[in-house]
Amino acid sequence: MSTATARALEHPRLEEIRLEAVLHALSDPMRLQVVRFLADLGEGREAACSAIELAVSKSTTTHHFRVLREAGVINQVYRGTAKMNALRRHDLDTLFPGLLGTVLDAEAAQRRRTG
Amino acid sequence: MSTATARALEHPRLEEIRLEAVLHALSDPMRLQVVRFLADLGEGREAACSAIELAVSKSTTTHHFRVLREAGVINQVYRGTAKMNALRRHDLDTLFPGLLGTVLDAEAAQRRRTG
DNA sequence: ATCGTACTACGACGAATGTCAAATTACGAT
DNA sequence: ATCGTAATTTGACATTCGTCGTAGTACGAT
Repeated sequence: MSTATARALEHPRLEEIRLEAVLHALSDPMRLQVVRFLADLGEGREAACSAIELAVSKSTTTHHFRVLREAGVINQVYRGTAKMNALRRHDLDTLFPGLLGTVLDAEAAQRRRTG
Repeated sequence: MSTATARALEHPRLEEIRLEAVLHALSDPMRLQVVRFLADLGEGREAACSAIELAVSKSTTTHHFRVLREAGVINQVYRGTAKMNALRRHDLDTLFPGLLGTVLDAEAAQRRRTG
């Protein structure tokens, strides 16, 4: 092949991110768990898909990561054989100030309350 | 019939409200429009279903109101022949501080941006 | 008792969703 | 070239979702 550009991954541009899609992406427990994990990693840090243990099959995990990416919640990039994931925190905060933070706080509150 | 108690309407109690359900309820454009409308009404104020013009049929409208109620986002009560709706703002703020506010702000921001 | 308004209930239907298993691709290391 | 690890793709499946129209119930007013 030509110059080894890693396989392309479609991401919505900043202006293309829709609130409804973000909320929908965050409304699934598995995906919320992924977002929580990435948030706890700290600003700008990334993790491989395999670093996050979800109680579903590999293909389902792949599916959830794609939903998050296509909604604009995470950024995915191939790094060797792994696929690294990071929250698009800055983009989301630009578009919807405070939203991600309050959702994460809400998730934490709920976890505290109901185990 | 006996003492005229208006038909009962099932609402989740405070502790039963789930973040995922709330986010899912808010992730639909029609329902977001309803929430926006109720929020603009002002603290504690209520509106009949018919006061909110949605670009869908009556039965679909009923459906969306039910989703919002069952998620714990709105409170519904029969008043005569009308069914009045109000945001459960206080309950939601107790459970998930700031969430409803940031979602509404996000919705406003998006509307400003994309018409 | 009748009428009109407001909302519901009951299917129905196609589209989307969450899930899985099996086969496949991409890449680094040997 | 071969192997192992990481992740994808495809196709299947049951479920849920958003939508509609039609028929029905509840209630206030006449």
